Amino acid sequence: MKKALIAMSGGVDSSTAAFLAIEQGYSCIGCTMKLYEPVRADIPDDAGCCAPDESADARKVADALGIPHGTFDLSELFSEKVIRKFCDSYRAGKTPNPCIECNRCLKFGALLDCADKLGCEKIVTGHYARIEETDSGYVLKKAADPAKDQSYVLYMLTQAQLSRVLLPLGGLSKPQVRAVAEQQGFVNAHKKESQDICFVPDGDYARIIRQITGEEPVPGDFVDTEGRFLGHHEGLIHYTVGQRRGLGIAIGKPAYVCGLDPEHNRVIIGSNEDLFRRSCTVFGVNWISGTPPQGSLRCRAKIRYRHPEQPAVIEFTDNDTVLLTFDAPQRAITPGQSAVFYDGDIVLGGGEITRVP
RNA sequence: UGGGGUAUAGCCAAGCGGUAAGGCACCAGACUUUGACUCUGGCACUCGUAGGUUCAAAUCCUGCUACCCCAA
Repeated sequence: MKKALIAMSGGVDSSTAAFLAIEQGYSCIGCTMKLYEPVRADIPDDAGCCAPDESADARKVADALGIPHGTFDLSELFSEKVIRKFCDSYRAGKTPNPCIECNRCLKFGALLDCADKLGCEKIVTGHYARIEETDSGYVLKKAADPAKDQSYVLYMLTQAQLSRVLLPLGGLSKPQVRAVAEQQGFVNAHKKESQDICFVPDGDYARIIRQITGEEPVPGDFVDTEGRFLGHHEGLIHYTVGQRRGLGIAIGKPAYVCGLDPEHNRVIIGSNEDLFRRSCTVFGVNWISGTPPQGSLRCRAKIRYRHPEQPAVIEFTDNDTVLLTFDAPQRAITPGQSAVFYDGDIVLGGGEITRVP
């Protein structure tokens, strides 16, 4: 019997994925990754992709399913690959998406090594996306339920990884998943969705950066698009492109962060209209197929997790750098975030936005 | 110590005798495997201050205070 290692966060999705993997005939082992030390033990409840105190729920579900469950302490790797990068990115005036690095290095990196050690051919996660095997290799596709599609956060997967990943939820909707969980009597069947960044339980990511780096953010100036002084900011790490709340400046109309200028430690403020750009460069591009397409390429692209994909053109400037140009200007294209390219339901690939001209 | 003007929430600002619009900011929820955006809700028992007129004043009158402008 084929063996599968199931990444169980303690949430309803991965629990249901475990059940479905068993149904598919896999001999399953449940595991929960320990990724970081909880900041406080009493931080509430809600489900997440990887909160440490969730492992109790994961174990309960594993028990209910009659499969073994263990914990892997990957906190050192997580600290190095995810948290550290997260801090560095913010300090460079960018806005990172830590979930991407976590998927790259932990869930579909270190966890695969764990699977090897346990003799597991596959790993199973609760992501909403589909992987299909074709003559020309593995294809990553959107989930059947467009409302829950998480293919965006999987764009970095390689053929080697795809060949070993099982995503049992790809064809289901969230209500269907909850229904299964309820049928199975899982303790987490009605758990609340989601959370903030997993290692920032209270939402104050700037505090975490201060703690980890031991550096205090350096205050600087808010300026308008003409360079005129508008006020004082509390340090670049507190701001991101497109941000409105928390600026504390009143200019008679809504004020948005239009850009960060690390060189002068300035935050540029403008109106909503000032946020629209048509193109950006995307670095470190991964092509799901394993081979970069030739010439320029028409596709649809997303510039953040929750961005409705938009028609665009990709032009190659380098091996792993492309210029992405949208047909219509997009709001708040943000360095540090990931751009992901689609052809219909198929994920072509993606990379990190590095520059917005 | 000549004259004129303005004083309404953190900022801007409506109101011009009938019992405090709106915008920005801020706060709380919702949404969400990232940061954001967005949406919904909240936000001056009080109008620089002290008196007066009136059934009733932020709105009229008087004193005071602060700031601004012009002229010396």
